[in-house]
Amino acid sequence: MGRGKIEIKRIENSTNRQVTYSKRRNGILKKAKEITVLCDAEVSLVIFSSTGKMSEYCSPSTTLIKGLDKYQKQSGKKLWDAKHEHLSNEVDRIKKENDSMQMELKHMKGEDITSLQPRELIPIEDALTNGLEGVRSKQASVLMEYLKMLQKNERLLEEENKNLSYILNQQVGMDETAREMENGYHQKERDYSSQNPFAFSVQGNNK
Amino acid sequence: MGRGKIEIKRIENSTNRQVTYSKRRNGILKKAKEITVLCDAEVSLVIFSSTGKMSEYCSPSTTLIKGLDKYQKQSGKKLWDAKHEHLSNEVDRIKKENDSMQMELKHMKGEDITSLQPRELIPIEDALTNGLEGVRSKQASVLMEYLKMLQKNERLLEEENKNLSYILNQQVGMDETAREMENGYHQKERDYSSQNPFAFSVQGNNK
DNA sequence: AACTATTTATAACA
DNA sequence: TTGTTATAAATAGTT
Repeated sequence: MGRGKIEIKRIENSTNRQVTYSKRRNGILKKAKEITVLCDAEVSLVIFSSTGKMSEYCSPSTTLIKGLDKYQKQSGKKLWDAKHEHLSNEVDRIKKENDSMQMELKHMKGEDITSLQPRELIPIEDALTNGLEGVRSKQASVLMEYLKMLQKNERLLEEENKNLSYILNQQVGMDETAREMENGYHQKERDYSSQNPFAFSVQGNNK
Repeated sequence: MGRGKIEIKRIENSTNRQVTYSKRRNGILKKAKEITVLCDAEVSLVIFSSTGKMSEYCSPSTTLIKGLDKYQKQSGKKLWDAKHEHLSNEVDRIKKENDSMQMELKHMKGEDITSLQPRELIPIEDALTNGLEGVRSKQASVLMEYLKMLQKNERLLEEENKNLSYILNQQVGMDETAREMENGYHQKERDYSSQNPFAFSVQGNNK
């Protein structure tokens, strides 16, 4: 394509070769970009001129690294050394672990169980029963603590009440006593609701 | 270059895109080979189609590895290190995901819940209840199927029984009949236990 | 997979 | 280099 047809063989004239290189390199880079956009392709391209100058192109959707990684997997050729292979294996291993845990979680939540055999349901049911028992016993113990706190609070209140009564008895008229009741006592009133560990239940169980 | 000019943007028609990809890929590969020969250049090229099919070209004087090594030196971008870092990050990311799932699983199994706040127990309890319900409804449906099978089996047995009785009645003596009962009938006996989907329960629930 | 009418790329030239 | 132009190549739409 040009003023004349050329044979595809090394251009001996150095200047000419350099010019042709420059033009054709631009052409290839342009084509690479075009196929990327037109056809949704991924391209990783590195070109070196005979003088050692480098040009590169990599489709925006990916990186040279990802592209080469993919290349590696498909071609089976190893681009990276043992160290990377180790890491790569690690990633694969953990990913598998991840998948199986995800599956287990799904099963625990009752998802994807249609494909399971009856015998596979038993351990899941056991685990769920155990889990539920654990959670409920924890909730029970929280409840117990709350009850103890209430009882303790009650004892403290009774004692304070007694003290107050004693003080009041040492005061003079009944008018004074009444006023004291309306002010001082209320200041020391305990706020049960702020310490109630089951406050959430109002909003938590409404499904 | 064709019957009509096209805009450089994604070709929406899938067939068309595939055809264009194929043509242009060949074009680029050809150009890559040409610049290699004409200009003494080195080219490393990897292309992936949108369907994931890979094509590659690498100038004969070198290998992809050597080319990339050279690229690494010239660009200053560290491919190996970058790759290493990339993988390392991947490992970290997945490990985190793993840990959180592990924790969720533990909580579902009633482990490590002492540190949880009461309000955090609620969604876990809900999930467990849901899961249990799902598993048990699945088990119930398996049971129903088993019952149906038993009933069907029963009907078949009754029918066969009837047929056998009929045949026996056409035979001569009672001695013959008795012998027939001992042999022929037993051969056709159904094996319930082998089809029992709850056979596992003998070993499954023994904790 | 072929076939062309066109568009593109580019070899030679300036 | 960069630009121009005549021509070779590539390829979009079609069969």
